[in-house]
Amino acid sequence: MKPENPTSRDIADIAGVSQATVSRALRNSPLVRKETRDRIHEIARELNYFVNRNAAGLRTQHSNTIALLLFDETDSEYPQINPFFLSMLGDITRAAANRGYDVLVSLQQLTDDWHIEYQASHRADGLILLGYGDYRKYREKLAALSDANTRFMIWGPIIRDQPGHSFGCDNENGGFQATRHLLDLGRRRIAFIGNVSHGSPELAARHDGYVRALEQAGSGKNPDLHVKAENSEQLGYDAAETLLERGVEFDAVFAASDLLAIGAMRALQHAGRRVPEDVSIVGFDDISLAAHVTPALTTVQQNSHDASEGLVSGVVGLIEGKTFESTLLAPKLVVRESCGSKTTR
Amino acid sequence: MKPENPTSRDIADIAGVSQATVSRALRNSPLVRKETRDRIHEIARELNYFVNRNAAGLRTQHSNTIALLLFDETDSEYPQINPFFLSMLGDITRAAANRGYDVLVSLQQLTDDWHIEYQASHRADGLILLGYGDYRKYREKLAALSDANTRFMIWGPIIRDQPGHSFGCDNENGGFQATRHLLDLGRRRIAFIGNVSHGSPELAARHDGYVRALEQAGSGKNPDLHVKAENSEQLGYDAAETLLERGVEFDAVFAASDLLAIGAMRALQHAGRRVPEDVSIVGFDDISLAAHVTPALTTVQQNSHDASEGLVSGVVGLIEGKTFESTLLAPKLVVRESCGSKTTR
DNA sequence: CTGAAAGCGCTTACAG
DNA sequence: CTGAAAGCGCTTACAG
Repeated sequence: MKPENPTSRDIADIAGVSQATVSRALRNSPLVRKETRDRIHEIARELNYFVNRNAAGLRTQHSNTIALLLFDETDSEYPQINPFFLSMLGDITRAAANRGYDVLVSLQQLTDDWHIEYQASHRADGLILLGYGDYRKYREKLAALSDANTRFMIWGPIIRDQPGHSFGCDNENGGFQATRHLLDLGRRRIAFIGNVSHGSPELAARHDGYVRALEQAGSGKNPDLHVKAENSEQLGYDAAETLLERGVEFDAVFAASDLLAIGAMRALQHAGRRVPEDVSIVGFDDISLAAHVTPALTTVQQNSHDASEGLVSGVVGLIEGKTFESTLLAPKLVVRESCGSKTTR
Repeated sequence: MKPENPTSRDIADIAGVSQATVSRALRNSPLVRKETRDRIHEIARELNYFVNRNAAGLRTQHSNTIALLLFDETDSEYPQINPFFLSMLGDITRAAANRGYDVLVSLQQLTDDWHIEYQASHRADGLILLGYGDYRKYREKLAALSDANTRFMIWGPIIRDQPGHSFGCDNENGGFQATRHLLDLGRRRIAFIGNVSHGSPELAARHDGYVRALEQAGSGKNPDLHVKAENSEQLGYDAAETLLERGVEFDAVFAASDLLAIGAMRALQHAGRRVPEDVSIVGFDDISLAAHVTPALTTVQQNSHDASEGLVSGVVGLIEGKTFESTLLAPKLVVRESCGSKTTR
């Protein structure tokens, strides 16, 4: 009686209509009489029938799926994914679900061949790229994606000549806000930890904001107060040690990411510097850890919900043939304890 | 010349063979002569051809995809996913990729209709359920999954009569190790924070281990030292306050999860109790936060890599028609600073 | 409003 | 080793 894996034909037989009518009814086509439609839905429910996505996808050439490519630079055997991206996963999945899309997750090594075949193989209608770093190294691969007519959104800064569409937050403004905050608290010798190479445009933009705030305050940038570092807690720790070893005076640190900031904070504390009394620290990202370190980290928040909405509506738009108009998300300074107040010292 | 969306027929035409031969060659069938195979692979690469997964899936009735259902009890608009599950996502994705499976992520509200249609719609060959809580409430839904012949693995304890297959860690042993550690440090009045209802069997098992360790040490459980709490940092905070309000003496806390432990630690610190000098604290899970709170939290680690391997090999086995023999993962005590040492006080 | 028919792009039993 | 053919389960233009 009840077929194990019912098809639309089974329903048609039971309902006494053609298979085509079943297909129309299940898609709520107004072409089908309401009573017929209702009866067919009823039977489908009883049989526990669900449209075979492979068949529908084959016919329509749509998978209603977005592939989320999470890039991961680490070489370790069991690498940790950047916590900010992980927190975006939930929001992206929800944003996609709201638009009728499933999310396929794929971890990619930057060095590997990317799975650009997600779209070519009709597993996904579009891609979202999270956490790919230095754009210069990957320009070619992005160009290949673009050439293959792949619909994709990159989470990151808008870069002239970069293939594809980017969506990101106003890093320059975030860097400005962070530095401005330190200046407002009376800090004058503000160190910067983070890379500013051409290939890390997000961090470079944060640095630009830092410089603008300094200049606005009438002081220029002091190169001795800049330590370069890739993004990890350990490297933040190392960077702060470098700073201490230089023997240069500083009363604040703006780290280009929370991981760097947290690492730097630990190094300073181990060296006997009090945070925030001796040194104020600001990070960037507002990862969940930020609120939990001691002292709680003041940082610049990128709203992962808005970011996810932007990325998903971006790809879905591209899939539907719309053009994407890039905008910048406004970052928000979250004041906690790591900077102290004017009267702290 | 180069077709936009090449099919196996395009390749066949170029290679001068039948479409069937192309299909065989691309699947590396030994039936095809090596030279023919190589030539076909070459042409496929040139055309940027990838097998249409919808077509292949329709034909073979396999999607080579696993759906990961992440349950989320919170009611808030933008709920945070349990960090332990988030950290498993990466491992699960890798484990699946190693076996040729993609991972489809779906967030589920426990109260909603679950997307049991993932398999019925041939979007996934099997499911992994993470973070579904009280099994009594969801027994019916699990039974429906089972009745629909869905292949699925639940991350959680093995429960008599529960439909489906479970894989989890030895929570009783973990609870024992945690309590034993506190006893070894000379703590005698050890509080327990967490639910022990029949519906939270994991936490109940941790509690069982706690009781066993106490009994082995010759003391029984003191009900005044038990505070019930669902799993969240705030509720851990509240639970510790409850404990303080009771005015009962205690020198240690075993919290059934890290979130509870971290919340409790904050409450105790705010109340002026020193951790670990006045009160030792152990948690459970080893979420990434645990190492970063002050003092760093001693906790029981569930190896997310092994957990993910077990879950993925479990579903893949079920998909391939194997039976699943459940085992328990051995938890591991990770000693940090929150318990102090024998000489701490 | 409904049905008969074509066809999406594969895989694989069958025949040679 | 290779090909011709069937068929997986849908969607949709066409005809009525």
